[in-house]
Amino acid sequence: MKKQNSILASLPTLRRLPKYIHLLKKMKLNNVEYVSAPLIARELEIEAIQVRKDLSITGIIGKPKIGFNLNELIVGIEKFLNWNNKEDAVLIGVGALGKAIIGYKNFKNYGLNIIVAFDNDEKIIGTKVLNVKVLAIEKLRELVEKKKVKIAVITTPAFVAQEICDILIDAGIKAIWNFSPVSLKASNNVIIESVHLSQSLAVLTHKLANKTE
Amino acid sequence: MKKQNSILASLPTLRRLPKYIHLLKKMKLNNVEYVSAPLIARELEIEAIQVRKDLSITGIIGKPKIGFNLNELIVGIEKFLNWNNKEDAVLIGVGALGKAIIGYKNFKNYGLNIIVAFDNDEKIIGTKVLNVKVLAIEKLRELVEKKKVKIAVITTPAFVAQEICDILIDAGIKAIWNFSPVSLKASNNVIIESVHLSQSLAVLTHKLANKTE
DNA sequence: TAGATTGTTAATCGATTAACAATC
DNA sequence: TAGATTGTTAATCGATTAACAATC
Repeated sequence: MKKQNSILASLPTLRRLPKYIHLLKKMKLNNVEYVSAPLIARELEIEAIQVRKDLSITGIIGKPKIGFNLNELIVGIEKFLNWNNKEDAVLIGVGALGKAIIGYKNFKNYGLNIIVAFDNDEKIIGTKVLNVKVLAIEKLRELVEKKKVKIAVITTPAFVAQEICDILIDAGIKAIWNFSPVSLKASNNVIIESVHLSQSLAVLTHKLANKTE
Repeated sequence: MKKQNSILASLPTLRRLPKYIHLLKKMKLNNVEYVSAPLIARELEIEAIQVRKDLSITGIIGKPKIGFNLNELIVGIEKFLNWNNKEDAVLIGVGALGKAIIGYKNFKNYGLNIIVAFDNDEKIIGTKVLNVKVLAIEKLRELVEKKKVKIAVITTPAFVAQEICDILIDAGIKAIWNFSPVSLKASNNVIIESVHLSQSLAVLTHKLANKTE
């Protein structure tokens, strides 16, 4: 039996949608009311047809000749990404990267609300990073279960990431945003979205080395 | 006239190569000597044929029935990504994220060597983050020109990112690793590789919202 | 030798791009 | 109305996957 997914967008499309939101919000500051696909395309240096295709999946309808209502478009994309619902999340590993992510207040606009952080370093347990409390890692499981948290952010060192992942899943976590340089193993009803900086760096260094002027 | 690129790998392939390196280095600790494509495939949960295709582009030759020599493979991939040459780089914006990136000592193994950082905050100018000195932003252009630095890492707030980008390119920077949530505009002989966390988060939140159990 | 794995050519699949009628 | 833009169907392009002879 085929896996019956609801209207899941393709990964390239999903990754472009936030770009549209960024641009649209910038335009909103200038009181723009309507925006056309060709205009968005020019700004982002992509093809207009791709913009139309991407937007069509969100279900938003434009007006021929005029374009899309700016506010409708922003709200529509945000709904499609579920960014209108701010999901509670926990963060594990309050090192430099963990602090940086807690500090990105923008993530609240991206559907992510970090309510509490965890670490095993006695020196920071009990402190706060901005408004986020740091608890001992031993309390992780209980809190996730009690508050029914669905999203976890892993910013631990590599060698503990899989162990944390196992605890999280056992406690009922549904999606993990993983920043540790590890391929986390998990049953495939858990969503694992990893940010591997080495991947991005590989693209850069390879291109630079093969640049022909 | 078509742009005559040397053997540039596709982006998906480039992004998988670091995964192979991670796995291979882990195996090296166990004194494994040869590794086959099917084995790598099983570990990383991808197809064996894809592993063979990816590895073939690096020019490394395997032995039928036996597989690839582990060391040859690691070195071969690293050479392909130019990770054997550690390129000097500057980092601009010593906030939480900047500090986190300076702190990733691993990047030295990924071909990136951050030699100095820049910020405009009087309180941190003159200090050091690990072994990396923080200089005033005014000294950026001169240093890049003098040391002929090719790579820059931008970890500034969004609103100054484009301005910094312009200075860098004017000073001769060839590649920018951009962490600010901005689509940097640059002439297209400059390589811009951006890490937009919102893109990754969009994938996660959309999948989570449309998960059917 | 027998059998697993490689390297390469061909087939498939999915994303991007083109074409074009509908429409404000 | 005329012309730009939308939404949708078809064509193209590129990446993934399959097939299979070569080989250790």
